[in-house]
Amino acid sequence: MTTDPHSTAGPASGHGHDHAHCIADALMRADALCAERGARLTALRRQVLELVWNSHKPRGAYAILEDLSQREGKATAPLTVYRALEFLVEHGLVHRIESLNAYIGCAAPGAVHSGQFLVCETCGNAVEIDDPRIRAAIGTIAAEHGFQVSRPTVEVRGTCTDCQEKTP
Amino acid sequence: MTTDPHSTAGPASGHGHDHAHCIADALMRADALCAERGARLTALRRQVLELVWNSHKPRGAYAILEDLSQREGKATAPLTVYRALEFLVEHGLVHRIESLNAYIGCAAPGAVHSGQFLVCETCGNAVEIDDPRIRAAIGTIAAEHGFQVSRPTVEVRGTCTDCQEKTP
DNA sequence: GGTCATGGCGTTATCTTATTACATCGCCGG
DNA sequence: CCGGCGATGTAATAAGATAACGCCATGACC
Repeated sequence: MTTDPHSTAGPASGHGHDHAHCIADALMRADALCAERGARLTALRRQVLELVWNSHKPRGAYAILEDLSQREGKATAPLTVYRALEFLVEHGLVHRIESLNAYIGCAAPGAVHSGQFLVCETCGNAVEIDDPRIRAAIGTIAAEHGFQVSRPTVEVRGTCTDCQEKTP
Repeated sequence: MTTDPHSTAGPASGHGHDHAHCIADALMRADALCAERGARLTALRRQVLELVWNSHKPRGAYAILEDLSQREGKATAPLTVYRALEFLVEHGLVHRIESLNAYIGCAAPGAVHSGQFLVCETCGNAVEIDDPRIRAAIGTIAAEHGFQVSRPTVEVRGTCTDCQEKTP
């Protein structure tokens, strides 16, 4: 439902999919999830979520800040963005890519979050995956070490299919 | 060979092991590895490596910088440390923990590096693991996505055995 | 021995990312 | 109405990282 090869094209992504749909979808799910939890998805937070979703590339907090300032027509403080991001991350609507100091919209908010990503070093896109084998392997080895897992982070750097084709 | 319950105790680690031995060992291996490769492990780089090894906790570049400045008796520039760290990371003597913006000595330099860590959120210690199952699982799923892996990063946050025992 | 190229290091400035401290606003329950 | 709490605004600053430039030691080569 989120991939649509023929479309009017989204504003930022290079993929041939209806990115506007991605955004709308993400916002809808966020609304639903927050309503369900009694969390307050304020205008500001919603705005930041939308900006995070502007592409499928992880975006730095200050990039988002710039966009936000532009939209609002006035300078916004970093803290404003960081606070919104903190909220969004806490509620699993956004993930932080540690190896990039950047943020990306969650593909499946509400579901189990083990936070696994394939990050393309060429185009910058990041695809969220949630492979049970990886999760299981981590769980197993952690148990073997008597280590109690709270937050597993898997970020695989490399080259995505598209970029491989472009540079054979 | 690296764990020795009865000892004169290392300078920083809380574990009951001879940490001085860890350090000496790490330096020796680094010397050997660099000699083998024709890489120049200069006095400065060796010093930084030693400081990284001062504990089994990941250390920030600026923490190392402070130590270095103190040892040298004069202020050192950040770049100095970053350059040394870059060299050490390139040669697999040190790993960068992305989720902490910090650096830690490699437990098995020269061997395969997939960079997997169990990071305790309580005591700050990080244990390097290299589980073939995790590596395999990442390889498999990457292949399924047509994704070419260059650098997998696995950083598992949680609580280590010792800290679990202390807070039951 | 001279000289030249290279790589390591020093100096300074600057950039990006993130947080601390404190004030204000607005909504909701009592 | 008012107290309290969560959200936002403002200002300053910490922490992490890099850019631009140049000097100096080392070692190869003549």
